Amino acid sequence: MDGNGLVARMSRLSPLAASEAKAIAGLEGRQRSWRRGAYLQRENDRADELFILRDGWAIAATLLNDGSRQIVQVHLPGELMGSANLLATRVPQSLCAVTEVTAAVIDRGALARLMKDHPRLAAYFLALAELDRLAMADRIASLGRGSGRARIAAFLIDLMIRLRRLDPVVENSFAMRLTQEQIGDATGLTAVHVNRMMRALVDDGLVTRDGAVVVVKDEPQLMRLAHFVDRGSIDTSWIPAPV
Amino acid sequence: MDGNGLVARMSRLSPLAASEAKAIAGLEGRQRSWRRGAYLQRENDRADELFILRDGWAIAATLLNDGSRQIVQVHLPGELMGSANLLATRVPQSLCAVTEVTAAVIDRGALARLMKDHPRLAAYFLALAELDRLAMADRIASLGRGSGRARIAAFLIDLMIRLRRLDPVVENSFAMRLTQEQIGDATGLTAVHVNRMMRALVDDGLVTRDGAVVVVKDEPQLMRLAHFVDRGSIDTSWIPAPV
DNA sequence: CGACGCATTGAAGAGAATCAACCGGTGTGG
DNA sequence: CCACACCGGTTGATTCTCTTCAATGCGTCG
Repeated sequence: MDGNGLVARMSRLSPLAASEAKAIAGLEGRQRSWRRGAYLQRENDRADELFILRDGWAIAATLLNDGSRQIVQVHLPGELMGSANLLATRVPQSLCAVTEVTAAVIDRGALARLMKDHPRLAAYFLALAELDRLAMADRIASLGRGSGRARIAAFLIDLMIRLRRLDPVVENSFAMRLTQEQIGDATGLTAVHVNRMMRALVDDGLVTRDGAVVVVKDEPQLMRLAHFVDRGSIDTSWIPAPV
Repeated sequence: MDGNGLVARMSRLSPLAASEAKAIAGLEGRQRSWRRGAYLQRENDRADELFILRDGWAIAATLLNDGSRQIVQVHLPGELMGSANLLATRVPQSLCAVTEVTAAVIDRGALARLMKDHPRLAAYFLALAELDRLAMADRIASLGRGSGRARIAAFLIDLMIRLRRLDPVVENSFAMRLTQEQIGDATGLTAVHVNRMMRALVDDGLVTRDGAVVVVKDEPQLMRLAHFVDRGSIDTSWIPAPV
């Protein structure tokens, strides 16, 4: 019931019936912690668990057969992780703790029962999935057409906006919890080049850095460089009302 | 009821009740055709329609603010297009006919009514969305970490496998309906480089070409180059059974 | 026929990867 | 308590991939 559980997240999309909220909250019971660098799940594991990130940052990543790694997404607290495990029988992407992490573990079967008991809730999961697809499409555009600088800019902007949504205290700065190597794996660049592009952003006066803290000095300009588009408001009126 | 409507696609995921099948089929009534190059919808249009591609190829693409274009996905017959329009109020990606195209037009409101009347169906749309997310994650990996050759290889393999699923007559060859410019917009390369990478694949004996027809000569090798991973079987047992 | 769209090829230039070295902080074991 | 290892960030030099610019050819269609 704190602000970043699944119940809260879903309520924000559309009101939940009390029974539904209770059923969802029931899912989130089992909780575990992982230390920095630990894997919540590995590629090709049996896909029998999903997670809700409670605290810390985590990444979803695939290893390519040449040894390189691509980070598919960076998860922040409150997010559902491993939702592909609903459909897949084998885990498609590893989940790895970037910081110390706490997450609720959801049994795949329990989630299936939830949807059997409350079919309407599938619409909520659909909404979450569609939201994520929107974000993924933007990431595809950034990777496909952005220069190194643009990719880093997009990456920083994305993180900042999401952190801001999570906690309005975040104004124009945040603590970067990823190493430059990880940023490279997320943006399709090498760690060395990430370093240079970061520096370039600093030299251009778009951001400053103090240790791990990134301060965005010129947000509009950074957004322009990142080809950022505000996806605007979303509409969830199509989610059926509770009976 | 032909093999590539939404009813057929969803039945394949999990059996539909007769009433549900009928309701879905009702959605697909209105049908339209577009000629090659025409837009089914443009970015920033009001997001009030979705489409089911009946015939032809279509692409979903975003324009970046520097004028470049990124093709986010290539749609083949039978696929649901513009599903982001459920959630978004403005169209995030243009849909453009690559060939002459026929598609069923689904009113957003009608889809909302469908889910109100048959809440269980949201689970089907969720399954489709998750399937698509799996594919998008692989595309992100290809764009982020693949060389030019690897991206082209992945692009070709992906298309061939999807066409094969659509029509088992497809063995190891298919007609490429996209221009090299479009392939470039999909893979994040320039048209010129697409041309060279295609030639490189031919020179290596992995594929041959005859006009628009691409023949895959060494599928295992091409898959290896593409970092292809078979996502294996999918499990839809979590979709609630019909009442 | 001539314009146009698309594929192709060459040459030059920019952007990113690679290789290699160094630095500061942190943690650890002797 | 210090020496050392290790991790992550930084910088330079070089190499290579991909882009850019430009020109040519080929088929189609008005």
